[in-house]
Amino acid sequence: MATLSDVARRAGVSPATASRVINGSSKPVTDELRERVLAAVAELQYVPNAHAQLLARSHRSAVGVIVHDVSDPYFAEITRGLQRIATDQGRLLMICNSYRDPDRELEYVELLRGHQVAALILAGSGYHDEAFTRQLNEKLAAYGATGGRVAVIGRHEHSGDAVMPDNRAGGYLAGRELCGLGHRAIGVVAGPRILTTTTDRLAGLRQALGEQGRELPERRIRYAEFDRDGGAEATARLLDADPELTAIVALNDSMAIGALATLRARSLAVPQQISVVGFDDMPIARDVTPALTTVRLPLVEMGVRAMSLVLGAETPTPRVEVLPAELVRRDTAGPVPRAAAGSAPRARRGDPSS
Amino acid sequence: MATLSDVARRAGVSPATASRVINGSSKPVTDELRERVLAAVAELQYVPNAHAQLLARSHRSAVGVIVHDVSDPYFAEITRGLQRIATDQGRLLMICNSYRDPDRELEYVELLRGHQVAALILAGSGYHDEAFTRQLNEKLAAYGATGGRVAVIGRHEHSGDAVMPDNRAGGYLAGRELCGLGHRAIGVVAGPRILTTTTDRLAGLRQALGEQGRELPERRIRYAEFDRDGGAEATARLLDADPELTAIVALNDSMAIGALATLRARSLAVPQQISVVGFDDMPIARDVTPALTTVRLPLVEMGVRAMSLVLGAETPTPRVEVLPAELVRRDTAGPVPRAAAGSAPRARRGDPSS
DNA sequence: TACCGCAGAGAAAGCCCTTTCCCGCAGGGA
DNA sequence: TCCCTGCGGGAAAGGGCTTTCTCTGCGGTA
Repeated sequence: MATLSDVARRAGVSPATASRVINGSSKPVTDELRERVLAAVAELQYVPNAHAQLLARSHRSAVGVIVHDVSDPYFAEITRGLQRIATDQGRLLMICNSYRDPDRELEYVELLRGHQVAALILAGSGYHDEAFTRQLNEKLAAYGATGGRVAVIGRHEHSGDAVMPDNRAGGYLAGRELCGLGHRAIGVVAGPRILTTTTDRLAGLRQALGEQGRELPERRIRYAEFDRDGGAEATARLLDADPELTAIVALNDSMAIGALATLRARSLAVPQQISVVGFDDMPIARDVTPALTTVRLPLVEMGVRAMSLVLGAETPTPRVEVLPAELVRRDTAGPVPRAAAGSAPRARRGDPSS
Repeated sequence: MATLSDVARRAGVSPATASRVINGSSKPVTDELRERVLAAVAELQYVPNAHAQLLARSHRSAVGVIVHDVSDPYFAEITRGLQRIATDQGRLLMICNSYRDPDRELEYVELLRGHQVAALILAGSGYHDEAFTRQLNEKLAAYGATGGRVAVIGRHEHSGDAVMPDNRAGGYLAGRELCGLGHRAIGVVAGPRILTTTTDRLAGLRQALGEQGRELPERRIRYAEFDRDGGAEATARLLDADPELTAIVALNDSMAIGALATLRARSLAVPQQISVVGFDDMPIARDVTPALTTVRLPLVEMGVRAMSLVLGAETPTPRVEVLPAELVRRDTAGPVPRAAAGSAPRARRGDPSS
């Protein structure tokens, strides 16, 4: 690889001058030398060593981002928002997938710190895990102490700036909608119980049912992976245990799509026989059939806010921005079926007694 | 930020010793000093400066990847394959989204070169653009000349190692299937015509029709963005111009989903009134309703192969691995409707003459 | 006893840039 | 004529780390 001094030598100038030309320094350089340097750069196909540059320059410009998985639509949307602001400000993003592995999350914080990022953004649910949370906060604090900025998206256990989707209100919205449609036997297809996102959404749901004087018993909840297959599997388990269910709330849209797949496999008509409500409103939600009724979260906006927070002026006290959830009515949630409303259990498929 | 010499000073050893302890060098260090260094690292929350390390070490280990957009399922799958091998070999991936902007692609090659990546992988369609292709090849050649390894996925204009999905065969498969089902009026919802992927798939389709003594006239092709909205829009245009169409081939699954949306909006039953075939078999294909009949590409495998190529031994002549396409029959392609088979045009919706 | 070899530690030379500091020179004012 | 100023350029000092080379002191051999 050609180096700066190769270029300088070839152009017959000092490395200092070469550097100034290449970086468009404010220091003036005569046109003749400039030409010579540029020619040498082209001839040698010179590209500056980014590590050397980063080392030599003092100011850090890249921003580190830790998400569960960029290719998961939830995070893809958030990332889009992050990118928008970062690009506007000419900043590079280093994106890391933790795949919801706490250890990997911790490692990535170190990695990014080592890469001298100017700021760190963690997106995705927190964990009900004291030890981990403490460790993470220590690392973040250490990073903050050396001038790094930190923001989290959707995890409240951290002490710095935060952007919070209102998961609880979203759960409430889903619950109220279903209650309003007359459903009483509501099952929940939930993500891992260790995630705060799961418990927050569940809490909102509970509150909505509570206002109707009802409960959400544990037997009507199934915890599984927060993805399509998890949703499919949890739905199957739920249905096996509780065939008279008239509605299912999936705690994210991927799970809802899995739920829909299971219902289709069992020939249960949505929403005529059973209603489904998702969560997040990822883009695909409108394209499944029937189109998914879901709780929308302003994902892109969340990314935008978080990046703005972290690149903006530092405030003495951490800021927490709560972004509202919103119900999007589409075609998977309908009124409770007659039979069920009269509280006669629906015939169980394959049940010999029916 | 604490530096290595801070650690060394605190531990009362030389930076050399500290470095050896921290990196687990083969050079032996007494347990006592080792302990002291480790303690200092913990107390100072020391994290090595990655740029300084990269600069000081000679061997390059990261691999650069340029894709259209990681959150696009097509590339997400490929990336999964890339990651798998890279992780196995303890290599970091630097992933860049070009958003199919040739200039950005060129920039990223430089950027990654500047970051001293050991290898470069470009995934995604090539362009019918001589000037750009030449420029790109020059840059890649320059990189290769300095010891960098290069592989491309799905673009044949490059001279190095390549992994090629058999787009043409895939197009052929789609065409043959539809012909076999009796369709004669087949429309195509295509990606941008500047992409070689588009033309390759189209060529296969043409070949299949050609074998039946038929043609694929330009008026039955609509070019649009390679995404959901592009597919929806192109389908609308196609239908407006040619209401007697009995089948639509979408040149990727995202477009197919858009096509399905448009057909639903126009109350055209799939596959009873009109058939749809997609391309790629992205995960969501099986979850739309009706489930999408499509051409499967071994996306993850493509990533695996490309990364293996680039990390494996160098061969004197570039290798090209062609991976086969495969038809996945699901529910969107059915036999041509009776009326159309008898070549009586289907009533045009809203057509006053019908 | 003299010497060799080796283990373990440190000194110092890079790695490739950026940027400050300094120098020489030409032009303008006193 | 002399001095000052300002401009264009180079020398050199980092930036933080790795790694080679060098040095010291010890145990073992001749």
